[in-house]
Amino acid sequence: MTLQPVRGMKDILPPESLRWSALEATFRACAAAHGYSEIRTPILEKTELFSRGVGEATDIVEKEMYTFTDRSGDSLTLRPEGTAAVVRSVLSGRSEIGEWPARLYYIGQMFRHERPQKGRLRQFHQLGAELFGTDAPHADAEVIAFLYRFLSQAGLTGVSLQINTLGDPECRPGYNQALADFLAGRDEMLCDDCRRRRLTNPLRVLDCKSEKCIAATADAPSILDMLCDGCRSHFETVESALRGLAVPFERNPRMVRGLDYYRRTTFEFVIPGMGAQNTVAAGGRYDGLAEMLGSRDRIPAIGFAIGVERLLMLTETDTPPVASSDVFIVASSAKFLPEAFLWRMELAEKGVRADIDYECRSMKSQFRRADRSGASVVVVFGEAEWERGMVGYRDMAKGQQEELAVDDAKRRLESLSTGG
RNA sequence: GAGAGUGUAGCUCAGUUGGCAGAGCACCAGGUUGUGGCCCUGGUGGCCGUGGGUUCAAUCCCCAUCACUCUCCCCA
Repeated sequence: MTLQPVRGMKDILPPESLRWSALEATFRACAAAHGYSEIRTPILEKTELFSRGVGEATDIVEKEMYTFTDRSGDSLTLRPEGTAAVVRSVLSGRSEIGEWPARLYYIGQMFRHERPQKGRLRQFHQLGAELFGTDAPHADAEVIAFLYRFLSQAGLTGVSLQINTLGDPECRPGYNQALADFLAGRDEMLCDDCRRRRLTNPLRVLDCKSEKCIAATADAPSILDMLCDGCRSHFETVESALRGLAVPFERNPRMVRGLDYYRRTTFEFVIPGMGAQNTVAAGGRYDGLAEMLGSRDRIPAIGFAIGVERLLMLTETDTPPVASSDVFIVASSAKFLPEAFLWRMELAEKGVRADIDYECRSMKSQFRRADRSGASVVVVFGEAEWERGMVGYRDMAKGQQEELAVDDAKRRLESLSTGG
């Protein structure tokens, strides 16, 4: 019985890992182009950061966190999301960050103890970005457009961008009450889950996928009709800025967030017909979070997170096999192994991938390996040639082989470097 | 937290109404005395997920357990 990885956690091996690093490189480039710098925060944080930041009553905090007591007796938690930690870091490293606004991005793994299924693991990865220090609606549009552009660059098609506003402390309570009152009159039309949600978190009922609930809430009051002036004009400006950038979107007044810290603008990129895990990226504004985490100043902010596993799942394509080497050095007998080894290592320094068979199998086998490795050239060390100071130099595509002096062969091989 | 399905070779999967464990691909070797792809021949490789039970006999039946996949819930 071999040791298995922990449930819900996956190894990422080549060639799959190549897709990961390519995606990350695209994200880094796109982030840099928009003026974002990388931030790396610890994977482990004090539990309190998440219970206060994410929300005591959320499912994440209530039942999904990897929490344990360390040897000093502190309660620590593997981060279940990125934003709270980035805010904490920005607050404690304020002097390093300089003037507002601050633009930061991160790449990393998150942990939630859920039942694993398609597009949902216990260790999963997010690409995220946060823009701190401005509550201007154009900041919202910037962040959304950045995300939209990145997803396009990543090759994602068929996504729909949905946006909504959740109001703020001035207008949300009134809406909450109005919705609760409305739902109280429809109780018997709701599914079992929503009867419970109606009391604990009425907004969630709007997000229910059950047909009953969708019908029951068809004429529910809309947050859009109850916004305060500040939130209304903010939302309208975000929309017009997005139109100006030609970012297609649709309003979804039923969209809700699972984390407590969101205010005003929220957005989500969803794939129609993807089942329950159809959100590939999501985000929103969280102007109150810094204060919830103990900041004396209000630090308005907006950000997003992308589910890497989901994004890679959606952009899956048949990847042609990639050549693992440029040259294969065939040694006709084991006595050439030291020399072949030297060549391999010298060529590596010059940026040429040269493979050899350390086991010195039969010529036939070595050529088979050369073929499979995708090498365009095979160099053959053979008894007869070597005595004349020559090696065989075979063009694998043409199937033609010539004899070259050792120095000439080396020169030819060095020119195979990807740079030249 | 609730439900369903699947665990047999490195991979994809057959199979036995309970009686020596199978194929294709992959791998190794040979056909070709020093040369790849195609073809042919042969070979290596399995505690039939794990533990218990029933039985003369269990990969197969029963129970438990673990893992994976999927759904609900929730979320990226």
